Amino acid sequence: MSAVGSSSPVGRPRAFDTDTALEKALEVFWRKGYDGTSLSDLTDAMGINKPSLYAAFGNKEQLFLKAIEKYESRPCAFFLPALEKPTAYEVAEHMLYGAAANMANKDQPQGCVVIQGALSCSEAAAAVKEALINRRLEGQQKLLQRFERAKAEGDLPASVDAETLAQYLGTVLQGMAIQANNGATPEQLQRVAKMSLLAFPR
Amino acid sequence: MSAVGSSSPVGRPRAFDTDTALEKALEVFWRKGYDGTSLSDLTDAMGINKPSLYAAFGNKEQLFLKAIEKYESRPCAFFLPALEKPTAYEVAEHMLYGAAANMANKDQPQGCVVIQGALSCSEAAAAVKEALINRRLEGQQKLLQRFERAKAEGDLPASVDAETLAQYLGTVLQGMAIQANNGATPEQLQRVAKMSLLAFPR
DNA sequence: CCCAATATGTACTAAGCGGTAAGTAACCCT
DNA sequence: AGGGTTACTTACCGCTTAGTACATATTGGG
Repeated sequence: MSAVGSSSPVGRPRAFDTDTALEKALEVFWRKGYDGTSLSDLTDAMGINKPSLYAAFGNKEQLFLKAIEKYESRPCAFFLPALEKPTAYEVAEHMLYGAAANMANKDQPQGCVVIQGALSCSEAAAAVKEALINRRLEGQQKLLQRFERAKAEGDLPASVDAETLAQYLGTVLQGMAIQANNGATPEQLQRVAKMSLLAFPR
Repeated sequence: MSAVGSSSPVGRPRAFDTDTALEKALEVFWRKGYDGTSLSDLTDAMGINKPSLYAAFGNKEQLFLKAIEKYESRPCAFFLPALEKPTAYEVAEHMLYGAAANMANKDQPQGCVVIQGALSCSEAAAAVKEALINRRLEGQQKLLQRFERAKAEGDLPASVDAETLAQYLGTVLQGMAIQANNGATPEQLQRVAKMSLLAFPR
């Protein structure tokens, strides 16, 4: 039986940190999209050669999918905590203001890689596009479940259409990603967030 | 002096109609984005050879820009008429319902080519991306001017922040394009449209 | 009926694409 | 110190990319 865990790796040790390399890859995919990113773009940014990339991450597509996971655990980390707020209104509030701060954050590419990574793309990227659509639908599904819970708890009136509520919120959040791409500032997006909350039942 | 107009063209006549070829090109760019579309994709769809494409449209980038103009004059033609509605609320209403019907129309690619044509892209597409951002900002600028006019006419209260109003509406419209890409139906988008109007001052 | 002008089809270019084979370097264990 | 294992470097693969040279075909006008 071989030992589990990361202790005592046999063979020549890797000369780069896979995690920081993945972050570099994420940033490139985020800025250029899947089709717009070449392997040279990636290896340049990651500071490694192609065989190292393939050995560590599989291929371009798998690298992209791993980069997306990293994105959701780090730069887009406002989403899941917002779901835990006590009321549906506060959930929406934190989601919208979190997105406003995050998507227009000048320290990283503007917008959201889950939206702009492969919105329209070549046939070679079809699987990636599919994966991103699923991520977006899952996010909206989580909103829907949260709002249905709010109805069950009496936090939202029973007359509320939770599905439309979740879809409206998803629409505004996704629209904010485009706005960030257009060059909108965090302050502008905050005002949009505030205004979109006016449509929200309380 | 040479005669102007399209009469009496000297030389071999063009064997294809540039307008319908442009529509075919638009559809490909719309579905695949600028980076994701190859010249072979274009010539296949347009039914012409590469030299004909270059002779008639310049190059890939100029072809894209011409396709965008066609898009704005035809598939996205709900925008300008909506601006002419008598009240700010009706402007927003027609804009939102027009977008709902248009972006999820099953007879054409889902979404909006001005948004998804080059959201994230390679350096080769930087000029195209810039052009699309400008189109989006121009659209929002038109909304802003319309809402400022509404304030001047007393249709909207003077306390209203027209800029945020225009940006909110732009955000929802752009978000609806992503929703359409996610597979949302026209009916779903209509419900989102209705809900987003709740935030609108009347 | 030939000429000027334009369009077309074929065949081509140089460069870049995603991905890999093969040899060498660096590590752990015995 | 040697063997097993893994990573790194260099050089390459076949293919596609955007764009073009050139010869041929088709028109109107003199």
